[in-house]
Amino acid sequence: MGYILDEFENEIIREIKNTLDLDTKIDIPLEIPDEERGDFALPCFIFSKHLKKSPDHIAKNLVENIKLELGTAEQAGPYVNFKLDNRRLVKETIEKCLEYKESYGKYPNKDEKITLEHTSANPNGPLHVGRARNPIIGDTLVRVYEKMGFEVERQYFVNDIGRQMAIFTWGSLNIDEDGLPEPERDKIDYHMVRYYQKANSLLEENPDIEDEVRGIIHAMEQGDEDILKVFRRNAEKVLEGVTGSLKRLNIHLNSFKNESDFVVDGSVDELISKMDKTEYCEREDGALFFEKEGRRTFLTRDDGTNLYPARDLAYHVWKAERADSLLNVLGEDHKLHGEFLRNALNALDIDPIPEIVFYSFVSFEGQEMSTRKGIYVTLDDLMDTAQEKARDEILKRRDDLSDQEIEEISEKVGMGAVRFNIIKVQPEKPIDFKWEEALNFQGDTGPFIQYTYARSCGILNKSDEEITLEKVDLSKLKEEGEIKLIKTMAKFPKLLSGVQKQNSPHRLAKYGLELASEFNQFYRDHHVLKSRNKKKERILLVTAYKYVLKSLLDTLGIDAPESM
RNA sequence: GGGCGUGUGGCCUAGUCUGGAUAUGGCGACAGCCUCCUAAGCUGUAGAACGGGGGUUCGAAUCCCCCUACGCCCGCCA
Repeated sequence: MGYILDEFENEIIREIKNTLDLDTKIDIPLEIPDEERGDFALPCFIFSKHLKKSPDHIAKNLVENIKLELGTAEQAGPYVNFKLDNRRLVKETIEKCLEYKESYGKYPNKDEKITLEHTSANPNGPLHVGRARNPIIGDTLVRVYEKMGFEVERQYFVNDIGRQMAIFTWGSLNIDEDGLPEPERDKIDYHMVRYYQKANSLLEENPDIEDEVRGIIHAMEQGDEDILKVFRRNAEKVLEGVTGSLKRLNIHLNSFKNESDFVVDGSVDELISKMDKTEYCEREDGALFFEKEGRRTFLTRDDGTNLYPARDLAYHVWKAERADSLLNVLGEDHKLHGEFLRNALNALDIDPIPEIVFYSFVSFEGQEMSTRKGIYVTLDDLMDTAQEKARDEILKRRDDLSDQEIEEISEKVGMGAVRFNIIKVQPEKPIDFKWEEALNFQGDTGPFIQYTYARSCGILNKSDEEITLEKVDLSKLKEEGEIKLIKTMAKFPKLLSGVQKQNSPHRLAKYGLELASEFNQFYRDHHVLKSRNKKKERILLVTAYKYVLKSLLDTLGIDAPESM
């Protein structure tokens, strides 16, 4: 038996088809109406033509004849509203929560492996807030796919070669540390980025360096082991810093693949000759390009050395051999490149082709963030400031906590605020980063949701009764605030499935706010521990709520503080 | 010039894919609520006909066309 709302929806669709005698393949446009009307609704307009009756008539007929076990149908003009039976809702939902605990919402394993590529930022310096959107979206999707039963590989494609990294390498070989400013913090990526930034400014002043940079690019592309070693070592150092920062946000990559591998092992060259044989490739002055719909993408230079599109393509061919499906999280500047990938993989008859989630950039006070130019707010600064703010807020309202407790809670709350603030916006919308918003802990924020978790724990910790399902009568839970809360809890599995199908992680945030808000209203209107006749039932409800919320926060990668 | 995306109350935002019944929530403003499980909470008031214009439809924030503003892209960079 699955989740109750899934079951009810399936029953409705099945019975509508039976009652109206429709083809089983036909799509029934069930929608979710305002909650006062019901849980599902069917507008009957579209059946009008086919059945040659008025929508009202069809609705009436449907309501009179449909047989539902899990709920009821009611006509409202041309609509039929379906309402799940409250007793079923309460019983099934709470039982499921107690059964699944913090993994509530999990669907059975699918035996399907997906490789989800995210972050993949050039490893030349610390992550700034603009880039941080990528791992936060990526990691949230990782968690969603896992809950939906996929096996997920979380992969970082390390662009350890290419022009920017060549400049970085040149800097690390030619610049003496004595001439560099103090790093902004004592962290390896901050030490390293100074070489990159200094190299860029030297390059601007002195164009002769360009030849040396080209020399490095060339040597690397020829597979020069010594140069590659330096490239990789630099990349590794920066990555150590970057993954350290991500860890603080509960983001853990479990797989890294170096771009240079595809050059060294010859797979790029192999791929290029395969591409050359397709009808889409031609040469111009010896340089090979792929052309589709009038757009050219060069795969090699005229001297035969390969270019990024070819290397990324080789990477995707490699990935396709190792997973059932692929998903990439990329900045909007990669849209055209994404088109190319799709077309080229099609031309090679490669499957699977990646789905791509594109996100718009984060600007800061109207400016684009840039590692090269040093215009940015680093993720580390944001995280530190968020934690400090959280600590201040705790000190304002608590005097009963140890230093260590304050430290732990402020970390959870600060990081929750950061992740939530980024994930709550639809990826394709641009974000203009504002400290004031990122550090807001009231209203539509992560801490708002975490707070209700702490509240639910507060109640449960004061109760030492051992309560089990057998000892209670769940049918006592029938007041409006109770039902509304349980109904919102019941929606979580279906929501997860929708988020996965549409790759729309921001909807988890929206749902979390709705869920927490329902709890706050329940909390306001109904006492739990002082309830005369349904204390046990309400304790069980709060326990179930706590599990749902924990599962939701886990999916968002946000820690759940027991107290705050 | 072309392609893609975005434009919803003063500010931020959901809904747009799959058209439907009074457009979601927050911030800010104003007015209230802690002798009662944490007020990072709750309640109420004011505030948007969904960038503009056409069209399709019984019905459009949602679909189509035109225009407009902003972002990204159109490199033998990545």
